[in-house]
Amino acid sequence: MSYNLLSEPIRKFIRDKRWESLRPIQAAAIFKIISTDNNYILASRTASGKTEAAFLPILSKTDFNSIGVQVLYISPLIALINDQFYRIEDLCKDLEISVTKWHGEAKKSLKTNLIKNPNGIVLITPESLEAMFVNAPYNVSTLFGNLKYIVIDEIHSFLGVDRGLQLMSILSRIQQVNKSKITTIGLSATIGDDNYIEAKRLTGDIDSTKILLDKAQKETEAKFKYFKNNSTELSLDLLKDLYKETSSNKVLIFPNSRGRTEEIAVKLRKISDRVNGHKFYYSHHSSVDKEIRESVEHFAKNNERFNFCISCTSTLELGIDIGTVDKIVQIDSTHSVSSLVQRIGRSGRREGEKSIVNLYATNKWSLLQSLACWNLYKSGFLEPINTAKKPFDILLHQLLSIAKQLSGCPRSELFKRIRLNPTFKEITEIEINTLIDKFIELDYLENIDRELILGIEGENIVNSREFYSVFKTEPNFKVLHSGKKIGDIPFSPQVRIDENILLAAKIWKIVDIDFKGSKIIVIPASDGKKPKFFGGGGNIQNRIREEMLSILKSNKNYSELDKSSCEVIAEMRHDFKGFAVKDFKFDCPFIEKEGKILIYTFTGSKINKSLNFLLSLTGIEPSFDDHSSTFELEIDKFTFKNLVQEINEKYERINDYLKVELTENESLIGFSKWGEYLPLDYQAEIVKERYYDFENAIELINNMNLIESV
DNA sequence: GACCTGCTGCGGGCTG
Repeated sequence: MSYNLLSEPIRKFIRDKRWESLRPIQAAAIFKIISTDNNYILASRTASGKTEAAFLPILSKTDFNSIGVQVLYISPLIALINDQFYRIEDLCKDLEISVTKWHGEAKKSLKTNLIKNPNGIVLITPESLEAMFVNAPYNVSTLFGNLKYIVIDEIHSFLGVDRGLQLMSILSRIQQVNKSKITTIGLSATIGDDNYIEAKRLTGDIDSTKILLDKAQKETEAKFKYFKNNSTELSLDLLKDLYKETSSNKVLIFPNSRGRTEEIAVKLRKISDRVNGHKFYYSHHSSVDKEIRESVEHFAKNNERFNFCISCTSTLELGIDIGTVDKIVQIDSTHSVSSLVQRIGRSGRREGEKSIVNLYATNKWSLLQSLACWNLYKSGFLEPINTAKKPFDILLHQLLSIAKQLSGCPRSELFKRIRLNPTFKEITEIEINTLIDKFIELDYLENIDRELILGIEGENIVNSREFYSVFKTEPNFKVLHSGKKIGDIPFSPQVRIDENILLAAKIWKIVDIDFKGSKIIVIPASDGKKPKFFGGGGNIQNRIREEMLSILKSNKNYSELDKSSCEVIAEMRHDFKGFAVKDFKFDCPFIEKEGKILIYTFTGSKINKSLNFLLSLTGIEPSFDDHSSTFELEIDKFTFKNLVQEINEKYERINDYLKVELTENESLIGFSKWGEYLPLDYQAEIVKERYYDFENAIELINNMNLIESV
């Protein structure tokens, strides 16, 4: 039925491709998109034909003879735009619809041609759209003033993050230059039943956005292995076992950090050389040069014959298609269930194939967390997504962007545009006006002839290459070998002449450092240390920690565990046997000895951080470890119980305490690129909303049952 | 005990 709704040229395209039938998500999307004007979120697993599900009906329904770009496709990655360009161009080739790539690495001449003759489909990134609004606002209306559809790929990657708020604001600004309503189609992997509301929110119109969902999942086979680590490097036993498990397959290994990624690639390659195994060992992460990464992706995608092993970070978690993978290896627990879902989804992509995953652990808490994630994965749980309600930092960024776009406008006009933008719906009119006043005071904006323009400070911020994105990046040194770029690494004490480093799955000796030009010259070497990178800890969601405690208090046997992991879980169960825990949310195992108490909170990282902050306000110095979710306090149980009242009282003035903390510790606002430009009160608000979780911390402290061992 | 993402406009020199 859906097929018959399509225009004849599109039906011919399907006949020529000899598709036997439409995929479920395609049939549903074609019917809905053609017969209604609603926005849709198409959610189904990777490689299920979502791109065609959106574009077949859009191409059928849209008149591409009208002036202006008709369809805008937005992607979080340049690599994905380049991939999708071929797919979309293939759909359009007999329809005389032009397709244009528009991103930082796209040809300028193609952009110029499009401006002369705006038409067809444009593939773009959010940052390129931001840049267009700032530098050539007239192009926005010329190109996108008659837009019919916006397609957002990998929409889940925008949810709950600053980049998503920026995109949401840009979508609203594009709608503001259009007379008629633009229809939005979001493409997504499954994001959990409770999270679809967040995807709807991004389109700016929750009520007329509907979800089309294909929940079909692959069967997954998991195997847990335990090899205790006693040093900072991986044990030889683990590496030997890992080699045995991976040498005769096409494998992706996810070791959670760039340093360890290199360690594994280099060490497995060494073992393989020794036993005459294959030579296709690679590392793939953000510090490896882009061209080298692309050649690795190309090899994985186009080679049928040889086995390979790519040790990688989340660079290979989403987006780009790297073809068939037999097996996934996870070294120590993922930080979230959704990350585990994405990684497992990378194997067994062919019809009827199972996904296979090996989960290694190098310490007991990581094993327990990994098992908890696996249980939650099987139950269909995915972490809840929270969109910031009052993103003052993004408001500042967008206010400056709009001021530049309009190059002078009455204050009422600027105010109106912010009010019309659903991204800032929860921010009050008083707050907007107070902030505009503050920004005038700080010279971000300036009042001239009853119009607001960018002030001197505002110009400095906007006229920088850094302005277009809302995420931070670290400064790097280029690593070069005989003129060829190997990658980029941050400066660390390790960057010294004669030091050996691992990069791009090879070992290098540093022979020269050019501090002025930020360059490091290297030559091949035969032995070296893994590179050091900086980074904060990850945030673990409270549901994972509750599941960890629940595993400790159950007797369930897991056939997925090998002998040593079974023993480790048994030992941990023995350690926690005496604690009569019933409620996994509020019951906390508790030990008191020698004037100290130890509390196992088994709760999320943000809640732990908030507890730590609240406890330190009472004057005691908690010693807190998020890895095991424990607090050690040099007080007795009685004193601890008396603190609860004091903590509740302090919480009533939490913003004042946060302001003091922000003055003393500037890095606290570091998670927000534009937050540091805000007045202190507003910094405190976004820290409270996004960095901490005081509401749940207070709920826990007020309901906490300390369970002693019997 | 972390990972990832993107990027204008202009002038000057060089190549075909």
